[in-house]
Amino acid sequence: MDYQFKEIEQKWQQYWATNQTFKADSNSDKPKYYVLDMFPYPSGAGLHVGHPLGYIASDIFARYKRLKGFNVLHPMGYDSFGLPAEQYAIQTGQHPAITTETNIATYRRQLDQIGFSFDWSREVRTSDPGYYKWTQWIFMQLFNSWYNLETDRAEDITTLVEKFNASGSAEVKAVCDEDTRSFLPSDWANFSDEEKQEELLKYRLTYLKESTVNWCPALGTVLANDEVKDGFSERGGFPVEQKKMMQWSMRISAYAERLLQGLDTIDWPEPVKEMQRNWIGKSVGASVKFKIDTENSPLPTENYIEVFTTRVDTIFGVSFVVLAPEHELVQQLTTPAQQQIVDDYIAQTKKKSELDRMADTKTVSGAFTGSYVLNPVNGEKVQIWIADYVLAGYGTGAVMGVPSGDQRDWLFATHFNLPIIQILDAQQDVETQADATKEGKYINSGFINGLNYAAAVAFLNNWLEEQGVGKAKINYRMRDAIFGRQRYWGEPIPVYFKDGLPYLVKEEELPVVLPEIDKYLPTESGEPPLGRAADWKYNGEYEYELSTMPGWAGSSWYWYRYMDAQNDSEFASKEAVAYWKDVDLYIGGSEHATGHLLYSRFWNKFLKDLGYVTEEEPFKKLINQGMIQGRSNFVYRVVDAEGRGTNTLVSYGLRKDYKTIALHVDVNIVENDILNIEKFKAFRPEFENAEFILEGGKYICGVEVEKMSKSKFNVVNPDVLIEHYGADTLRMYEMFLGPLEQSKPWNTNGIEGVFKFLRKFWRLFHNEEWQFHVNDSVPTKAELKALHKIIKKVQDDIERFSFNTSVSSFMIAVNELTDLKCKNRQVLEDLVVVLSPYAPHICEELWSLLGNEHLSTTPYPTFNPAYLEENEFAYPISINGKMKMNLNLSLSLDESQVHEAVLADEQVQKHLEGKTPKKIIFVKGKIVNIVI
RNA sequence: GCUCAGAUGGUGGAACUGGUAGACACGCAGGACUUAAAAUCCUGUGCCCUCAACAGGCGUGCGGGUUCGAUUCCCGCUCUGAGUACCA
Repeated sequence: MDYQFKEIEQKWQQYWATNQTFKADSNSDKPKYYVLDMFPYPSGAGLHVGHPLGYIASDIFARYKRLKGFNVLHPMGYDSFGLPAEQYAIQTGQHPAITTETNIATYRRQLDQIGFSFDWSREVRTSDPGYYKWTQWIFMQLFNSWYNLETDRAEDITTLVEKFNASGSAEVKAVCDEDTRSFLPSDWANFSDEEKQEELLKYRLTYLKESTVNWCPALGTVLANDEVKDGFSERGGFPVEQKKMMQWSMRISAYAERLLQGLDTIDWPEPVKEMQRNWIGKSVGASVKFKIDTENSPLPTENYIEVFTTRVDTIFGVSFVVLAPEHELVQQLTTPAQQQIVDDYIAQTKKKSELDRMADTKTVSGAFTGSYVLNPVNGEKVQIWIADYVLAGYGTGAVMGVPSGDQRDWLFATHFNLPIIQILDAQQDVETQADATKEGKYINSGFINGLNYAAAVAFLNNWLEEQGVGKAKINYRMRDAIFGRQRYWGEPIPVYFKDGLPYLVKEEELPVVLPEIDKYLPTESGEPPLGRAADWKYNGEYEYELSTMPGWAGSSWYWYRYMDAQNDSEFASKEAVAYWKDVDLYIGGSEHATGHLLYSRFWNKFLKDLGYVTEEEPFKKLINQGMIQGRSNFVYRVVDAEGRGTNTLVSYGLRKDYKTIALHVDVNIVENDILNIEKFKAFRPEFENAEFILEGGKYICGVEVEKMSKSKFNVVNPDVLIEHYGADTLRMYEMFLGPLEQSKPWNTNGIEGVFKFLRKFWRLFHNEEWQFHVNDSVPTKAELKALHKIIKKVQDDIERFSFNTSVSSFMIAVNELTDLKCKNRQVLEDLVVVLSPYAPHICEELWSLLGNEHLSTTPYPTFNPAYLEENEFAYPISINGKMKMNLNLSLSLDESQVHEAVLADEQVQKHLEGKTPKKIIFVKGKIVNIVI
């Protein structure tokens, strides 16, 4: 029988499902291997051909690892809380749970027909109460923890209370809010319960605090920094503004250094690591206190402005100090004479949106407050300004201005006519631009004159600390992550409020199940949707928290749930976690570099600190599959003199002769850029009677690479391709398209080649009459060579994630064996095993025709290099790297024999013209070049 | 601006540690089979000169360098893509 992919694929998919072939056992003598895909958000549009790319790669790897004798965990699930289902609910009133359920069914059907080897018994859904119970549980652990800098790990909050009891706040070194109180043990004992809770909240790893947040009015919610791109929301693209709000936050900043250090221990793509490093944004410097000059200041008492600088060595070059317009001391510092100017400036900056402010980095602006500070190193009196180039959110919201060493300070100084002081002898032309060099010796710099950079920094840090006016400091750009969302379709935060303070519900009361509401919109008083829920009170008495968790909550620990997905009493059993440990291979898109992948590392480190998991890093190796872009096709409609579209369409090559407009045409009715005119008429009935100007009898369409989207008619659905060619062809073709990590446009044009290959492969096992036919002869040398070449090649390719090259190698191998008329059972059996990770259905079928059980744990054939030994005699060499010729030599000769034989060779002698070679270059035992 | 990645035929791409550049596939051209088409199979296909073959010249974004030998290593530049952006 000819290759009947439909029957074969159906048969084996059913077989795998009924026999639970890919169910992973958490108890095995085999070494474990955990292959994970980033689980999808089940959107209404279903899968397009770009989505399965990474899943196919990971499936090939998982199947390969099984053949190699590993106990493989390869699960799949859904990140099923999220905005689109909620937006849909707002429009239609359909409960997001129903939308989600429907979408998941579509996803599952589409995934199943591609033939993945997922262990579906471990499926997770983040919106399932049985799952988010544990997301809430982790939230509770975070609430009950603080970060102890002495032990450099998170600890239970009770150890903090012990410290407060024993020695008050003085001995505590923690990552906490800035406004913590100083108190003695006796004070602590006298605090009321409310006061204690209020104080502890400043230390907890998840905390409630008034902070400036990214507020998106259109979505009616706050967003985390990584959910905002260029001043617009990542989802939906709505404008985002800054707003002060009481918000839940996660103290990820406590882990900044560990998140940074950990990057060196994991095998991730360098760009992702680099993005995380930038996001964490470590800068080493010093914080310095500048005393405010009380002589002229409206401030009555002694006060300081604290600045952060990475160039403390330039402190003698300070000629002004700048505060962010939002800085808390601005109003108090402003003298009556400057009040108007300062108010105007603040009003002006407030008007500027975040976007304007980012775009407009050229214009220098600012206002003098009228007050002065004294430079701690030399007592110099310098002006205090405000300017919007200083950001309230970074460092202390204040900087020292050193025009000779910093270009922004230089521009500011020049614009406002402030002094420029050269501080290093190596600085050039500081009157025309700043010179940020660290070379040379200090001048005009008081007690550091004559020192070099390193010495000056060390000396100053020490001096500042002794004087109590500063110290060395490390700053991180990464802010704590905002955790609350004013949305419905997310995990409820397991917290209620008593006397305005948050308390956790009891652990045994989890999950706090999302309540039903009548509409998925904020309440009339502007509260989040949960405010609509009837009796949404803890014990019918205390108000529950109304915001829900962000999208990244459920995805920050899901790989652990797969280890023990059905467990009701723990997020995963200790044994399961101890066995599976971490993810060995994680495949997904790079768009999660600063979101999911950072938050996951944070939660993982936290769970490790508490002893719930064993590894410091969750994902040992990460691969980013490239994005598949759309490849749009166009037809060209001729327009008349008035610019109106006519009823004539002109082929791509001839469109220059006319005035035309390009129209998107559904890529599914175009083959190799040739338009199917009949289908086109059905697609666009208004062109039913159109005239087509053809070239070479065909209508050729134009091409452009764009994002894959419905509106551009360039979405290619895997269902259609599977219907046409089968899943095995789709799987191999997606791999064949190019390197996994590279982004590329989808192009169905080449798929025929892969389909032809699978038919050829099928034919290898059949005779002319399409009857299954193999024999038990002894394999020939040539057959074994072809086989072992592919065994080695595929093994090497998979290990270095070069799946596209193995597809080519399969084609070569099958062509070779076809030419050799190979029907040998041993050879063909091994070939089936080698191909099976790529094309599992056809391989299972042939495997069973060969009389075997089933494939998944068959050992991968052992490569024997003996079969690859070269036996050709002629191979090319060059003389002086230039002229090339073929040399007839036996490769079994050793080097010295080859040497002689070469010189004796007639052709070589002709080229040597009597000269003796200076050098003969050998590569892998072969001569490649003779240098005369 | 900064950081990172990349540039190879008509197209997607291969060449793994410097060793016959263009594997494999698509497309195209020609041929076989067929009444015909589809399917299938065979042949050719980097560019230039040449009727063609032999032979030759040029070729991995551009300009240099190292080397017997460079798509691969080094220096400088151009372009493309991604990320990031007043971070003190």
